[in-house]
Amino acid sequence: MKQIKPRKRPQQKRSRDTVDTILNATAEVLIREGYDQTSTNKIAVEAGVSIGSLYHYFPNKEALVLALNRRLAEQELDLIRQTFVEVSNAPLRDTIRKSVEVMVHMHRIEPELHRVLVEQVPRMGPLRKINEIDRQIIEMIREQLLRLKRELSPAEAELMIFVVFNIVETLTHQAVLYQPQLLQGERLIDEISSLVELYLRKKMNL
Amino acid sequence: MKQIKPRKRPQQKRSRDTVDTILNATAEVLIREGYDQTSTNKIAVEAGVSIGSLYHYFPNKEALVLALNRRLAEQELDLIRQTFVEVSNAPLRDTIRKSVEVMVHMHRIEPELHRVLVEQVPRMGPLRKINEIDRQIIEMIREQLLRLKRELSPAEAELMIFVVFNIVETLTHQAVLYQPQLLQGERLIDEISSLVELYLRKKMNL
DNA sequence: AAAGAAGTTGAGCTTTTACTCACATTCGGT
DNA sequence: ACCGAATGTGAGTAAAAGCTCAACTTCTTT
Repeated sequence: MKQIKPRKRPQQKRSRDTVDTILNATAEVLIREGYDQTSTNKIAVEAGVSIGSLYHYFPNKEALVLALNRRLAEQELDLIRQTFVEVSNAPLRDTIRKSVEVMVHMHRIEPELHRVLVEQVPRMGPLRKINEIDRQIIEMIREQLLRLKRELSPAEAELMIFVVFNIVETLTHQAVLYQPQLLQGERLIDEISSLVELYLRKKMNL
Repeated sequence: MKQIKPRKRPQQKRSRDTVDTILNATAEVLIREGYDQTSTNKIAVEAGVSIGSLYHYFPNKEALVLALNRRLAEQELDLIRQTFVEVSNAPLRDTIRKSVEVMVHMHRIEPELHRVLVEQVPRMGPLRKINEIDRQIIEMIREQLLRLKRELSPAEAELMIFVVFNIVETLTHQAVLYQPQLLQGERLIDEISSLVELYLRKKMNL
């Protein structure tokens, strides 16, 4: 039975720095080498700490990736929660526009790391639940939809959430990483926003 | 410099069978264990051939995955080409509907394998070009768009292709793998089709 | 049926990776 | 200044993975 939690909690500042350094190195190596070429040894070398130190705080590669993901997800979620509060009383058009903008910003925080985490990290075993963040975004979308139309049936809501979430997620993800020129000016943001608006207005007869 | 082409071409039926068995085993192991837990040794055991045989035909893991991808891509492309010929004179609504249907079918050929190949296989080095198939689909979309509106500017066409391709790809992919209940009846196919139609009609004033 | 070509085998070598532990160093409190 | 707790070290062991090659079997051709 593999353990995934840190073995020891860092207590002094010194060790908190070490943990931080190790996580930064994990990100470096992940981006540079890809998930399966990443090893704890490489991470330790990159971090400039001994392999022993690394194993004080992380029992294996999965734990490192999980912790790194958590750290990134927290930054991303802060950004998103903030925006959803801001738009919680805005008209549909503005709500959509701001939400799309924040998704783009989110993907720009650490695009390469984000890419490796969502595209390469195996969604098996303990890493299955790596996308806590997606679940939270989905909840926020659900709230917004119900705010706009109280009498929405659950099944219909699920379908709309599925469509809207995946559209926005994939278009921003793909654009940030592979078609950055589409983000020059605001062309793509305009396009995504108006597409989502078109869809929601039609579905909700607004 | 790593070599990724097969070392020897199989000539007799016997060895073509071996190669086939090896590729089938590669798929099995990939699906069961994930990309980074897959090793040439495990594949050889799964296939019931000696490790030596495997290395006669494939120099390393990447070559195996590349060959497997090619084999799957060919099946998928056949399906898609056929459909695009069928719809090449149909009205917009039918064109879209049939295209969405074929994308769903495509993802259903070997869904688990498809998932591993697109989600986990590192897009680095020789495997960068793994998505030949996407490029071909994109070309077919371009043709269809130009058929519908001759005077489309290249930049505008690029944007629309980007949006349409990614919407359809991600919604079908996610649905087949993670929300199969949405494919009961034709609800999701209807939804995707009407969304794409809505978008294209607006963009092209049709 | 002879013989060379094609195909197969697996023991075993090398390299990489995971992980431990006995020891050394630093820190925080007294 | 001293001590115990926290932290850091890296050589070293074990397991896994990558890969080769010389010997063996089967096929194809004449």
